[in-house]
Amino acid sequence: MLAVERRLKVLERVAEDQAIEVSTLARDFQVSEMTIRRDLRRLERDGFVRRTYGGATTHLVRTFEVGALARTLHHAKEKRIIAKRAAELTVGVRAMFLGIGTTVENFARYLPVREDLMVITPSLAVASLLGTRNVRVIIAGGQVRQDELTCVGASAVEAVRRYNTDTAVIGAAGLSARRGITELDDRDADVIRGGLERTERILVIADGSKFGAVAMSTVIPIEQVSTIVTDISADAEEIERIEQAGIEVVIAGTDSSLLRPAENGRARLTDVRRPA
Amino acid sequence: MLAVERRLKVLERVAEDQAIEVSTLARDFQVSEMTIRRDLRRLERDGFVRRTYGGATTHLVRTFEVGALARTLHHAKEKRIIAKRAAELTVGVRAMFLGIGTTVENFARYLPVREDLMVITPSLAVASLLGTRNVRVIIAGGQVRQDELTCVGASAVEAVRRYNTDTAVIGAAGLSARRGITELDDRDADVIRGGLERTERILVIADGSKFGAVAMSTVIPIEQVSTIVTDISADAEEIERIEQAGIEVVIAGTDSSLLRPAENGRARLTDVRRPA
DNA sequence: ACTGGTGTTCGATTGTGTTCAAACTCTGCC
DNA sequence: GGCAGAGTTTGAACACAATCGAACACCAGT
Repeated sequence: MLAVERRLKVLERVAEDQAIEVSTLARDFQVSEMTIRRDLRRLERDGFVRRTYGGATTHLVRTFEVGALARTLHHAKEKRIIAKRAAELTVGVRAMFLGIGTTVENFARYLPVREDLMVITPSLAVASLLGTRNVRVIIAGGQVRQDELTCVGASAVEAVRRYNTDTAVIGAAGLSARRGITELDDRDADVIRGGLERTERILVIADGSKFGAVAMSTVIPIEQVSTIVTDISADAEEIERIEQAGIEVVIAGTDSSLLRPAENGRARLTDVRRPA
Repeated sequence: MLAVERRLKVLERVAEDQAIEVSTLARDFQVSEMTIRRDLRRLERDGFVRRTYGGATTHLVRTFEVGALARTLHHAKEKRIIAKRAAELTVGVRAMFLGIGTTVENFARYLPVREDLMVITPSLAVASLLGTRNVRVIIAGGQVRQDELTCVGASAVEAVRRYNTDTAVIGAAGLSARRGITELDDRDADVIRGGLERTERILVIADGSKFGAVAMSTVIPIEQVSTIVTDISADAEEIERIEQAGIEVVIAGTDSSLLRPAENGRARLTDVRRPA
């Protein structure tokens, strides 16, 4: 069995049983306990399970199909690098608007939890991820778009426009100097645009493949963007053009000296935290 | 059993019995009394229980939700039966309000998908479940409550009150003839009450353990309920009292034709004791 | 040669059971 | 009421067991 495959099945087991022992998993999968520990460590790092002494538990998978998670694990490394770099750029931010898409979901996953942080988002996935942690989350509300599970429609736009935020962190289907930030669905674009209305700083996170791409619905022109975080694979010429427009472009993973070692807030055995 | 798991179950026991002895717990969990003491000490430190000489007490009112761990798996079968039976009672409904909790989530899971169905809910889990299928979902919006991932607060209440629905399907932490439908969190109760404001029919789904239980926040008095769907384990006397208030009680898993016409059909049910 | 995954060893950490003196509750007695 | 004594419960201390993580060695595929 492939390692990736096993990890997914381990996650399935944890989700199924809610709580499971390392020893049981090791026996069932015919591998050493050390391997299971390593699997669980990864799954915890990616926010899927919570490790405990002797095993692991989970809480969030109830809302998500495990199949959908497989998608997130793909290219996890690159996504994590971008997410962590972006997280560094948002230290101290008190109120944040978070957009939609897997890139933003990853950002949410690696966002260091702070009690004084408030997040407004139209994404059910982002809300679920942060809601289970210690972050104050506000979800837009309104119609739920089928495939992406995002809030759209007039009431969603109204909702996100009500809040003043320090920073907005959004993804993008397309990102070009000429066409700006673009999305695939115009209803999503409307909501995101609404969320950007009352923010001080717009941070775009996107892997290199999005550079130069143009999707149908324009969210904002490139000039309104404050900073873009991407990876090394981004097209250099497009970066050049964007930087000439006065936008800061950060390539994650290049300046590793700035990357702080992950503060592994291992779940305390206290297990149950009282709702704040 | 995981240490974490045991601690949660200990808490469950304390909450259930209101007061319990260390010796009893030690016997039931097959560990030494010292271990139980250590567990209780932690739970006390986190504010869940209060230790007494020889045992522990709690002020929490029958918190079924404290240890959702093993329970979800344990009652999975009953919940599915209830969910399916309730789904039968909602054929043809066009607009539906769905409440919160694992029971309602199960209902959503087994709800036959119809294109002409529209659902409004404050639960992120329910919205996620139905949103990925072919149902038109509207989510309430507003603050996201941490542990249960439900929308609460003024804007959530406002949102759910805007919609007119044919049927509302809700769960309950407690369900009694005297105290009506009760929930553990008053903010949840507010939102659910709002969702029931403009509905034609209120359908309550709850497994037998909820009968006779009273949680802190009242959602609605029992008289406003149209129909209750439960399973065979529900306390017969409580069912009797509820039916006398004119509420229809449907026992899922039994042939309903046996129950309706004759009194003796229910008389037989009286013999069924609720599991300790 | 390099990367990523795996198993093993071993010291460190965490959880558990036992012992025993101190603290506590209860009861009978004044 | 107050008090002594029996019986119970408690917590600290220790010993032991289980689990963990770091480090190293090995292997397979590139």
